[in-house]
Amino acid sequence: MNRDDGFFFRVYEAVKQIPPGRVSTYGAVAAAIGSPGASRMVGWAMNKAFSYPGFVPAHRVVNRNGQLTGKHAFPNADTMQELLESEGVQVSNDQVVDFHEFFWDGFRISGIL
DNA sequence: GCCCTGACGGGAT
DNA sequence: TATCCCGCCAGGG
Repeated sequence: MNRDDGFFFRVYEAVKQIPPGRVSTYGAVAAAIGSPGASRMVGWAMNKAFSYPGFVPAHRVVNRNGQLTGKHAFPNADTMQELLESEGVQVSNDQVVDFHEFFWDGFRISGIL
């Protein structure tokens, strides 16, 4: 697992560090893996995350406004919201309630870069 | 091999 | 404060 294992792999490793009940953003993940600004790619990686072996909590990644912009990539349009609520994150109108309080940015670059 | 697009974000206007 | 614009990197036509 080094910087040559692929951009996607690094994204998954970072996302898997997000603890249950907390959420992060595409930009934060991108910055965590050493590619600030590549937030778009992070989203693309999440879309492909379901075909990746292992569990990747893609539902814990939302955009900077706390909106569930990637809900359409899930089995059902409400799956993402239900997963978040089941972890204690309140969602209203496709948006995380009190996003700034649930936001998590404690990525450990250790083992990724 | 070129062009377009995509779960975004930040700086400029 | 609200919009617009451009860069980020990979994949598909």
